Amino acid sequence: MNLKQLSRHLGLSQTTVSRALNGYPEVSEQTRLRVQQAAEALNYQPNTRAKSLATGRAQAIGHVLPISSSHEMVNPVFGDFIAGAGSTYSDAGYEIVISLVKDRAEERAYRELHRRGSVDGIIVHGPRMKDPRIPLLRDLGLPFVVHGRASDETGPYSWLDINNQRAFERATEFLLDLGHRRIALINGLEFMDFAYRRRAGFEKALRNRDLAPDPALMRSEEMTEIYGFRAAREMLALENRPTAFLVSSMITAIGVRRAIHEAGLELGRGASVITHDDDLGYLRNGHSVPIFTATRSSVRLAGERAAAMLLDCIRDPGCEPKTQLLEAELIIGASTGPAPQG
Amino acid sequence: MNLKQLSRHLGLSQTTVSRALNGYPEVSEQTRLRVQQAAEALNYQPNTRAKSLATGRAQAIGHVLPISSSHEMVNPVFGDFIAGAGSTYSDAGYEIVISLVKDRAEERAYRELHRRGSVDGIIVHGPRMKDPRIPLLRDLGLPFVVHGRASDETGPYSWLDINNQRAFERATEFLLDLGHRRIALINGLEFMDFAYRRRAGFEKALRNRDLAPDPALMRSEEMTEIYGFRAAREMLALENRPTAFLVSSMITAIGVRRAIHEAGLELGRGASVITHDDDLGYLRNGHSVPIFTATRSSVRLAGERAAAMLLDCIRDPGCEPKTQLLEAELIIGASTGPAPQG
DNA sequence: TTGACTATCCAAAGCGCTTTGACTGACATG
DNA sequence: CATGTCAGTCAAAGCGCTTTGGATAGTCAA
Repeated sequence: MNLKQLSRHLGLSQTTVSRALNGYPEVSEQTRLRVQQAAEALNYQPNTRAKSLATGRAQAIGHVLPISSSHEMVNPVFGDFIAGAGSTYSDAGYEIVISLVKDRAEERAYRELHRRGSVDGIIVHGPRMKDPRIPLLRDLGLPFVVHGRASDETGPYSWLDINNQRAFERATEFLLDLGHRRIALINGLEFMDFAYRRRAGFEKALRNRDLAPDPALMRSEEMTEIYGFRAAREMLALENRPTAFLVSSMITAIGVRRAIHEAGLELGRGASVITHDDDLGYLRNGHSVPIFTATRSSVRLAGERAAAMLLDCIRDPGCEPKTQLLEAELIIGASTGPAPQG
Repeated sequence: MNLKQLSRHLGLSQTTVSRALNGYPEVSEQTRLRVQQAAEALNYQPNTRAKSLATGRAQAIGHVLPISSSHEMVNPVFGDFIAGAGSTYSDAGYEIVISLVKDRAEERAYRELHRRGSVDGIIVHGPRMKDPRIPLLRDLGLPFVVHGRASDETGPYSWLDINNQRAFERATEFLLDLGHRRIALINGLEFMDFAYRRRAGFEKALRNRDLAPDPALMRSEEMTEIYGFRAAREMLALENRPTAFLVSSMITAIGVRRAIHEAGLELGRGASVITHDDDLGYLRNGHSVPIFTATRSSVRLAGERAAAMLLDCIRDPGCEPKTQLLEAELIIGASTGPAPQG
């Protein structure tokens, strides 16, 4: 069933039927009702491709996901992010197009999505400090919102980020207040903007108390469980071992916890852990009592907000770039305690 | 830059340029070369929408993801599945369209994807034992491949599954051989086909040794960490507590491990654990020595295979449904040991 | 020289929709 | 009565591509 058939069936022109269904005012209420009922009854749905060809709007949002070549994985927070963004999109009649890209070939992917007319806007995931995608998208004139920020980018652009620096600064202060002096940072890849900022927060808090960050206690890698385990195990084997760990993701923190147990220590006693917590659906940080003391910020919420921002940008192309900075909450769980007396 | 402009630039007709680029034989090699070079130089990419309108092929594959209403989450294995499928799709020039759907509204989503002409084929995720989507898609005539199976479905359809029953049967036998008699099953939702089959395998192994499954030691829920923790904690508080746990996912097994530690037991000593392991990128089950004894099957590989099957079905619409059953590997890790002497 | 091919190219129709510009009555206005 | 206004409708063009059905020129055997 297409427009032509429907309009013939109704004895109306395609124009009128199209207008009736799309809410244009030049059609009588009576006709509109008749058309809507017939469309419903005959199960008519406009062909997306034809519609977008005619309007020039793709009615789709692009998400380009880099696949890490070392672990061939998609960032595990993506599922929750898209779960948040999804309903916003579909309420507005947008589809989601995802494009998987090996590492740095992303630029090409963006170019193609744009030139092929596949999408009306893009969410940029995993920005690095200096990220060529931002000027590129600006050049292309394709609306976009960055999930995160790019520290080295000077021009204006829309972004939604959490206050990573402040979150890790507070977490570090919390540990310092508990008496910890040897604090390890198990960070994400530090060319990623979020990880860079977290490190900055960590170092700032230390310096504020006249402590120097110890390179032996700082790691930066892709945030897998095994990475957390190995990093913590190695550090716990040091002569002058850390009494606390500040970790960039729950998954990695689980690895750290495993190493702590293996070393015969108890979480929150022999070794404290604070992690960042994206509040993932399948990996909730406890219920009444949090498992880990954590800096928490829901990535699902970020998805909702970012999607709304992007749709705004698409609706009003001339608008100023919007920004949104969310604060992470510091929640106190059972994984932290006073520094052991040494 | 569109076809019209490109062909004018070359002094050729649109027909010839289109044919040259799409590899039709009715164009001289010399002309083809000239066209290809110009297309490259001028950065020409055909508009996907126009192309698919003209050809009737959408050049896109649909993935409908149910969002669990209780946890508002997307199944965490999806990222890896799509990472596997992605390159197969993009090599063949297909885009990925994903559609998020709250729980059971899926049927409508499939119908719409089809009627709107958004996709040429669909991967069905998370089949239940009796799944209305299968007859629906058959009716619609839309090519599809099911990731998993639907036990109650009698008609033919294409699927790719792992041998869930055999995997859990073997795992149970392994525990029985170690002397365990009270074995708990921490399963996924049992209206899901995979969970149903796993339970069947578990019960079969018990019955083969004349043991009756104990309902107090069997749970079925969405596979989150917290679920594993709670279920295991409650069971460990029983008078006649289990000595081993058979768990349906790594994430849940991590919760089980947490409960075991909390109870003051040691993994592989006081309590053994076997889990199913999807071999997720961010959650590898150890490196040389596996953390958990596990039934392992890579979901990324399943994604690759399923995508290839689907593309085959699309290319050859009249073909017989294909099926593929992958065996899970039983890998022995440090989480299992002989049953404690009671 | 002719007819049959072959190789190479093109004009135009068509995919299913939106949108422009024009038309038709009905009604009010002067 | 002529004119203007307005609500409601439609025919047709156009979005960027593919594909059908020629057209043209060159080749070659009869």
